[in-house]
Amino acid sequence: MRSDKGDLKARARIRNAALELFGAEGATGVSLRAVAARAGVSHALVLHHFGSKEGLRKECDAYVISLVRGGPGVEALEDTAGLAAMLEAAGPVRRYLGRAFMDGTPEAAALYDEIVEATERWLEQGVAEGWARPSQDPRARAAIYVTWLLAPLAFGEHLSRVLGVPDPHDMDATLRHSRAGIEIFTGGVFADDRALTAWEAVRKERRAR
Amino acid sequence: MRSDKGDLKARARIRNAALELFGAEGATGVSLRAVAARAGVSHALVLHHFGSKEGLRKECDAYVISLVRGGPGVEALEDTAGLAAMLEAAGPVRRYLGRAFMDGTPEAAALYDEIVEATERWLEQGVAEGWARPSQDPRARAAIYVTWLLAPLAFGEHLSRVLGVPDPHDMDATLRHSRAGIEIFTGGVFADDRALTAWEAVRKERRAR
DNA sequence: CAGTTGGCTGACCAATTGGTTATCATCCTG
DNA sequence: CAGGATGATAACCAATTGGTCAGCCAACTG
Repeated sequence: MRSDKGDLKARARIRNAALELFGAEGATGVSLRAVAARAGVSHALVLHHFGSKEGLRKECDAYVISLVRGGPGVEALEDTAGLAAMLEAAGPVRRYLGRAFMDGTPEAAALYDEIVEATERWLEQGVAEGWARPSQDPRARAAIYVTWLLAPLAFGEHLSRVLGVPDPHDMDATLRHSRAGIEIFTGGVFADDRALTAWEAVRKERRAR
Repeated sequence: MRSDKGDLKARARIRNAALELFGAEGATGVSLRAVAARAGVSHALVLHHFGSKEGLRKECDAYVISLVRGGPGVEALEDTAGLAAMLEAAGPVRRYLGRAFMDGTPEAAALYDEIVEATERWLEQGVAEGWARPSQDPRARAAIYVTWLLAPLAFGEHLSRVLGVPDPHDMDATLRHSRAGIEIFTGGVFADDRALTAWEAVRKERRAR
């Protein structure tokens, strides 16, 4: 019933409009009428196609997630290639993905878990092969690693402003803060163990209670 | 007797309720009536005190920011509960702060800039004193550092879920991922320069175009 | 050609929203 | 006790929201 190209056009237009608006303002802050207006259709048509606002949101989720998961002929997430591709993908999609993670939809949560899982295996392999350092808590490290890669999605606006780049999703800004991130991932920030020992002290004091 | 917060002035009760709800769902997704209900007052009183929803939001911003800046908050002194109230408020305040950064209010932006600025100077000093590694792009590094520290505010829900801790703002979860973060900040993740050289390759290829 | 189907719409609906106003209940203070 | 301030509310309002419905219209299909 929906394999026709004729209806896919309208559906796609609405979905793209929703993607942009939801990503920019958050789903709760955008009315169906706003989406419809941007897609150049009546708001009733949005309901006609997606049943409800929630239905539209889910379809956006599914679409974006499929983009992240499925590159051209790529199998499931074996490494962070999908994520890396995602970070280079189009602005609206990125923005939407960031929102989805922040708003904590079940689908986004599942994707997050998947990415962390893959990253943990990837880093484990790296440790075995010698190009990654061992960790005292590999799972937590993988989780933090992923979270940090995602961070610019949430705070990209501030990041670009601080770096003096007008567009939060400008490629040059992305490249620049990527470099800084990789620098930290490669050599760290601190030259000694003072932060680590400070953490130990906090934990010890907390345990004492 | 009415409730545990019965002693607090209505104004503070409303502000605290708004803090919790706005932080949890985002300001646009929470109605004034919901705030009023949580504070145990009529929704008209919210308007009476704060003029408008935007006024309430700004007051929340100002309050949270004053807490972050560490200065003696005006209302903080009125809350006789002292430290206990402070710790209890810590969770909601953190959540709210994360939302404020994500939603990009002007006040939050200014605070962000301030923090990055201070961090950059701090790291610069660290480099001079030898406990921080030099960076090729100190400003970008400071921005990324701050952004990464803030990341758990945005993705704390996923982080705690992946670590198997029920409450996203549980102290133990915070402690655990903090440790992983400090580990990275201290020693990095990668044992060689392959990520760095890969980045260089990407930049070069991009420049060629 | 008649008829069915499905994309598409305007008009409508009940519920909810942020905001206003008139009013009431205190509580000081003169 | 009079009489403002101040705190708080119920009733109301216009606008907007997500969702429904009957029906238009173009394209297939018999």
